[in-house]
Amino acid sequence: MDGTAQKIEREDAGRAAARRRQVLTVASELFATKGFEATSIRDIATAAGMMSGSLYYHFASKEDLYIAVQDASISKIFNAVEGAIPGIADPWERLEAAAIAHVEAMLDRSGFRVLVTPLFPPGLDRKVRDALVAQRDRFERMIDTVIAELPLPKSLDRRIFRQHYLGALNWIPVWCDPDGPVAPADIVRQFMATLRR
Amino acid sequence: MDGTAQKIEREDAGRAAARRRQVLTVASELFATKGFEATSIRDIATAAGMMSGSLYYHFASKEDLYIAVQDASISKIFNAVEGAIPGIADPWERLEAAAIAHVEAMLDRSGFRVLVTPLFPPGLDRKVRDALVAQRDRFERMIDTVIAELPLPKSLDRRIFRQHYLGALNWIPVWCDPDGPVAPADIVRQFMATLRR
DNA sequence: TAACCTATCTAACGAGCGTTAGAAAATGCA
DNA sequence: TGCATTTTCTAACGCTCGTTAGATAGGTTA
Repeated sequence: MDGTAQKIEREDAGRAAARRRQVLTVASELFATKGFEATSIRDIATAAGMMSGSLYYHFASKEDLYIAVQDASISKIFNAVEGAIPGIADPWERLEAAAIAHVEAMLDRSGFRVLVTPLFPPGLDRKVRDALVAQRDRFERMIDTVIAELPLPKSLDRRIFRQHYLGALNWIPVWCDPDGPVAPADIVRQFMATLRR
Repeated sequence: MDGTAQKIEREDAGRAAARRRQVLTVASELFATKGFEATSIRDIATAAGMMSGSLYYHFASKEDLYIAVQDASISKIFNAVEGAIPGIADPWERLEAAAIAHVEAMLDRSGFRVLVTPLFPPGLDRKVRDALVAQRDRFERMIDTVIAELPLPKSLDRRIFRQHYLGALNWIPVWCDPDGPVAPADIVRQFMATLRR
């Protein structure tokens, strides 16, 4: 039994792992559009083509599933941004590349959908909540290393600048139709032009 | 009966009206911290010091109550901003005054608490949803009149600039502790300094 | 084929939800 | 005081929720 379990975990390509990813994906879509509480286990199971009881073979609880989605969301953005900045020398262009990757990851509707929800469900286990916060902090620290290189006025608080930057970006999914006339990347470029001068 | 009803409606100071405002206030607090679905009618009633059934004397349904809170939220911000800009000539200073009023209204925790939630519950009645959207549009049009006066580069799309501005502001309640060391007004002033040059 | 693990389904549980009808209490007016 | 109106409470309704135990089908290995 050990051999099989380890094999599946290592390759992450077993039937169970694929099903788990599928559930994660449809759950991300539902959580993103309807919110955590308004999405029922039965909703998710139906969208995944199974009965609600079967979900519990893959996830221990609804909260467990939500945490996995939240975790994957931050990871998706983190990886997109991390992959976008190497090889770029100019600090402002580094930040612009990071911002475009960030926004495109948020608006990407093929496959797993990122949860932007800033409000964690208010009954989350302390330890789990701390883990999510730590993951988000890790992302913000990466952004900070990019912002640190920017030639900004001394009087400007870079923590506030980071929140300004993140606020403008994270608000985009609220108003921007990813299939609309203006490409998300162009929106980001105007943001950067405004922040830059 | 007509006389009494009209009187109450006109003065808006009857016992019923006061109770209605009280329910609205505690509901705004709960909706803001826990979200719509996670807040039960019994939660709200308990916080208002009554039984859950009594709530239905003042509001026809939970959705009805939510709409009233959402409506009052936009009104509170609208009135705060509307009251902050007259008498200021310089366009940038007008926008800064609007932004400070906007943020202070969002962070104000005495009495009614503003709902910033961008996501309307996804089963809202069409007509009601349209009414809320229209009210929000009215606010955005007011902001647009201020933004229109700004001496911005021709290449800059003012609709995108408005969303940049609103995104940065609306994100503040996510990360800013209103009782923290940095005054919200100072945060806004740095935002404006960044947007300005 | 037989035994075993994997994955899913069935069917129900207790709890909490929004909501309601009608009784009861508080209030204002004659 | 007595009456009518306004406001609140009581007690339940039907429904959906997250979750679980046990039966069942499919796949793999011996």
